[in-house]
Formats: sequence, C-alpha cells, structure tokens
Amino acid sequence: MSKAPRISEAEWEVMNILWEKSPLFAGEVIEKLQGQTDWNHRTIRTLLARLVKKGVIAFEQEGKAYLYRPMVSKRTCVREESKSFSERIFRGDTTPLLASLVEDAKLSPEDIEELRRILDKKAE
Amino acid sequence: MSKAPRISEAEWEVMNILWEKSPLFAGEVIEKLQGQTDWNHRTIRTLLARLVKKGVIAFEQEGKAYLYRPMVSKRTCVREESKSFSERIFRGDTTPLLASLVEDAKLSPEDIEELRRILDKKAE
DNA sequence: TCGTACATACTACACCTGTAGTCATTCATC
DNA sequence: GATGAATGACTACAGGTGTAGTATGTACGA
Repeated sequence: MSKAPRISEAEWEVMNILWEKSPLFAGEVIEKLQGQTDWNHRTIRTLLARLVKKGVIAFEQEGKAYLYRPMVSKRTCVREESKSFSERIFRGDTTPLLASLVEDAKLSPEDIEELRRILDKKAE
Repeated sequence: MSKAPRISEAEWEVMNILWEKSPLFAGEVIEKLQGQTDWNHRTIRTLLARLVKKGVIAFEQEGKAYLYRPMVSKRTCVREESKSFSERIFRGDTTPLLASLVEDAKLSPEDIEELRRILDKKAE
C-alpha cells in the first residue's frame, strides 16, 4: 500500500464522498455528488470505474449492484499529493510552501491556536 | 493579470528556473535544467513554447535567439495552485490541509520558529 | 562554398482527463 | 408480457501533457 496512484481532480471529489462514508452504492455516490456538482451520472460512474482500475477503491457485489469502498486512506493520498505539490513548487523544501500557505490563509483564532499546538508538539 | 492559467508539472520546472533568474535564452534554461532532469533539449523547447502560448512567459528577440522572461509572478501562481489544491482536497477549508502538512513536514527548529512568527503576526 | 551547430517552427503520438453516449441486463410496474 | 428505470460494460472524443522528431534558416569555421 506504499504508493497511491495519482488521483485526478474530478476523482478527488468522488474519493471525498467515499472517505466521508463508505461503503456506498454508485447510486448513493451519485446522489451525494449531484448536490455539489452538475455531473451526469454517467460521468460519475466512469470516475468510479477508473478509480477501481487504479486500485484506489474496490467493490463487492451486494444484491444486483456494487458497493464501493476506499482501499487507500485519505491520509496517505493527502501525503502523496502534498509531497508532489511541494516538490513541484519549492523543490521539496516545505518551509516556504508552508509559510506562503499560512500567510495567505484565512485563519480563525482557533485555527491559529491549533496550528500553534501542532508546532509546539513538533518542537519537542 | 488576475487569472494565471494552469501550469503543468513539467512546466513548473521551467518556470522555477525563470523565476530564479531571468531573462534567459532557451539555451541557458536548457543548460540549467539538464543538471536536474534528463530531458531532451527538444522537450524543454516545447515546454517554453507552450508557456509562451499560455501567456505565462514572453520572449523578445535578442540577436538571433529569444530571451524569455516570466509574465506572472511565482507568488500568484503559488496562490492559484494552493487554492485549487486545498479546494480539491479539503473543499476549501485550509486549516486541515495546513495541519496535515505541518504534521508531516520535516522542520528544523528555525523553520518552526519562522512559522510561529508568521502565526503570531496573523493573530494580531 | 559546404557542412556543422544552434535556433526556432511545426508535427507526432500515446496516455490521462473531463465528460459523456450506447448496449445489454434486470427488476419493478402497467 | 411490454415498458421503463437503474446498473454495469464498453466505447467515444477532444484537449492537455510528457516526450520528443523533422524541417528550415543562418552564422561560422574548414
């Protein structure tokens, strides 16, 4: 499970649904996504099929339809993405990336507190 | 200059060169990149041409060759990228993204200090 | 003057992505 | 039993991307 394959932008939307709650039938995924996007249900089915092919999700037969569930944790995928992201942009030096992100972010006082806590823990 | 077009992964490499120092001749870009990648010089020229077409860089004739320079600041592009990144992954809620990045990052004590300073400034 | 070394312009091609369409099957309903 | 709705399988197709190749011009050295 070391290497998660690349997940495209549209595929992320689908994964976000499944990471939130799974397993789900295709129909359920479609329903949830149609609240957020205006994709045709065919499009969503195609995305599900591609994700299966990539091994990021799997299905099992349940009655006449398939139940889909993620095979890779969101955590893992986020880590991959952000690694490639920071390599692309700052050649792997994460600090300027973080600095720039933090500077641009809209953060509530609670957010700031949380980030401080995380930094404190890392400082140990 | 509001909307920077999407810059692909390979194109970022080229842009990083030009943001570091510009203007440069194609030959110079190629030379610098061949230290970091094993791309054929044709590939790099293609990338330069595509970037020009996208309007991210421009050239001026200088003698018999072209001098290339960025037309969009790195800052702008980083902002675009990280916006799309955090929208894709956390639906625009930046804090969990930052939290996850900070947790995974290898940070020196100085890095941590710098990030703390940025947070302090934001807290005001 | 003829080739060589670079430069740019145009072309190529396979794979990925976004965005569906068509076909065949099946289950529920009229 | 015929029909329509939902499902999955397979197909489509244009535009982006990685990764060059070919054609063409031009200056420079032998």
